Amino acid sequence: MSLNIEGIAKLAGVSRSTVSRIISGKGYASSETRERVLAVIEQMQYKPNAVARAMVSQRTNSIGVIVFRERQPIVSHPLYGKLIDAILPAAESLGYSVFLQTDQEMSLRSTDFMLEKRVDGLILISRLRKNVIDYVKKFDVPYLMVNGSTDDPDVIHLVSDDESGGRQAAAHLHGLGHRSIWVLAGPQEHRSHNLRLEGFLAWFEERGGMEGLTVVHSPESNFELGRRLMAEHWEAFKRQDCTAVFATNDMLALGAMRVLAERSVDVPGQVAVMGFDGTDYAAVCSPSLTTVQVDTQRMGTDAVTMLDCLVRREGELPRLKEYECRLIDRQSTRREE
Amino acid sequence: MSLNIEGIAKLAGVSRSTVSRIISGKGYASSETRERVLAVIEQMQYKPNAVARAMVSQRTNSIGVIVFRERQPIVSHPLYGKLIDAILPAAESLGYSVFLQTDQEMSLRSTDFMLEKRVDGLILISRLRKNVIDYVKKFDVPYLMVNGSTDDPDVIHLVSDDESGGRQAAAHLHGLGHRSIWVLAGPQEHRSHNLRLEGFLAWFEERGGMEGLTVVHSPESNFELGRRLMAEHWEAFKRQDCTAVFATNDMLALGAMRVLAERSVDVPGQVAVMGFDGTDYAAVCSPSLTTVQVDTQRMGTDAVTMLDCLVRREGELPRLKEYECRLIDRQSTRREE
DNA sequence: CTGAAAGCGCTTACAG
DNA sequence: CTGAAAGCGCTTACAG
Repeated sequence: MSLNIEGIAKLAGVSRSTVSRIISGKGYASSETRERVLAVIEQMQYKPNAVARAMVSQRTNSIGVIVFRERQPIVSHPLYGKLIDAILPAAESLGYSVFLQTDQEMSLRSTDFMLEKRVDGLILISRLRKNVIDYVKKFDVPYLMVNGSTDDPDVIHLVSDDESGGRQAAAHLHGLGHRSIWVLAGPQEHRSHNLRLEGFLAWFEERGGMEGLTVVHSPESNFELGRRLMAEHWEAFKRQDCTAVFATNDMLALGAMRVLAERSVDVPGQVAVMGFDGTDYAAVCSPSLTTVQVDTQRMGTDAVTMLDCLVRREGELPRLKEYECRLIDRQSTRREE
Repeated sequence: MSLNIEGIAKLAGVSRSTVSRIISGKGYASSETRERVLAVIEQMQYKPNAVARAMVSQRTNSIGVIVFRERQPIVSHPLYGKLIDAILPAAESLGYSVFLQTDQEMSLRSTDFMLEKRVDGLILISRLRKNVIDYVKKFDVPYLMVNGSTDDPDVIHLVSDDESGGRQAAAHLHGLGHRSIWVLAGPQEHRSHNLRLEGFLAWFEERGGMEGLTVVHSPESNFELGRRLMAEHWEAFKRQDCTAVFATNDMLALGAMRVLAERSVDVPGQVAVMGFDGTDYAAVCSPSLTTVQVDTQRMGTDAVTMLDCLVRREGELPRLKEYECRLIDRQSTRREE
């Protein structure tokens, strides 16, 4: 790594400027010198120093991705992992490297890190405190939010259309003939859990309401809570002859399914179960879980291309971008023949 | 972000050198000027430019993590996601930012990217081609490998003790009384799948062998293959009265469980199932899956601390570090009362 | 205790 | 078509 542009220039018998021009491809160079220089670069395996380049161009060609989440899993979270899997190749194809950071304390420190690194832009994932946004806004770094929630009209954010997803779930279960449904609702401070529930309930409201809807609120949205609440409400569940469970995310649904399995309740024979998110978990459990899939792929790639527009100061961007959800019909809600 | 050290110096009425010394904390400064300078920095929200600092210190304080894998999921892969979740906070606590990159083509391009960024070190995850290693070795960047395989004695690599894990699995199933076991073995070119199988078989060999062992090889280690192979071999499986399935990873096991569920085979009542990896999938499916857990937490944090030693040229590091696996006994192998 | 100067490895006008 | 010079924002000896 000891070799720098000066070294290449000397070996090729030209000046640094010439080497620089040839590498960047802009500016003239006779094909003869170009070939000579390129040969030296190739042979010496010269790697231009991106740090020095960033210094002068005032562009690092790297972006920062911060996932705000209090608890593990973060990167291995079923939804955020997929988002990152979409972001990475999209960033690479536009020439950006990505700094990834998780922030469990939801603090400003992670942002500071990124700011010092002079990232060209920032993708903020998940729910983050208002003060983080206010802080980021003070600096002139481009940023956008994915899967978070904010009432700040300045913030560009990408979210899934959770309300419509909730409606789809309602229509699906109702269409299957379920008239007594147990709803397991994740934390309502979260935009997505809130809208999923709202959409689900609204669908019934708009059709004159339905008697048999029981909503149980969960303070967290993980497997353990789904399991605990299903177990605690088991007697009431039976008493009300519920024939279906709708949970506002897959992990809660999986927790509920565990209890059903342990009680030898046949899914979907006796009770149908639906989740939300479209994680891989829903696809590989047995019976496979019917769910409403969030379009993480498009959200991830769009986040990158939109950020790139911001960085390059090109074009006008919408403040809010909503992504349609898609219901995936699987075994857990299948009707018997 | 327009303010630089010069600006701070002017506002505080001192020289750049003084500001620099105060920020870095080394070098003298009267407490009076120190306070004044710090106040200006605070008020102006000055963020030192890490790029410029890297330029002169020849240290970027960032490391590169590359995950080599042909197919999605990569970051959302159950095992690699956990590894990254361990790496990120460990890196941060040592003052490193991390560039994350996935490389589906298993090419040299991802390495070049990192090299140009002048990362202080490289963590290479999963199985990578020999030419990548040979390439990295040419440069003087510190690196190490996690969960890969190599016969190159120079390469520091961190792996789980898969062979012992395979033995643990064998002992567990045998101890439960299973005498006819169907083994679903992932790609044998992968070190881990190979050793898991070897360990499993060796345990029986050393005890005089066992008749009822059927090994079926799978060219890939995902859910779909587990499912397909279990379905294809279903008749033979029944004919041999197999009472247990051991798969060399959780996804294969999950695929097999799907087939069993669809055939209304009770797990563990009629057939016990075991996986390997200790992914979250194994914990949340129903019945929960008995598995052998890889210590991703320690592998991830060790990878970072060891790389840091390499970067700082401190201490001698072992070439190979093996991490003990731990069997997690769950519902899928539970004996009936 | 503090400041002037050199230098890290590039790129970018500007001359020639 | 090519090179000399200035400058990006810092740190680090070296004087004073």
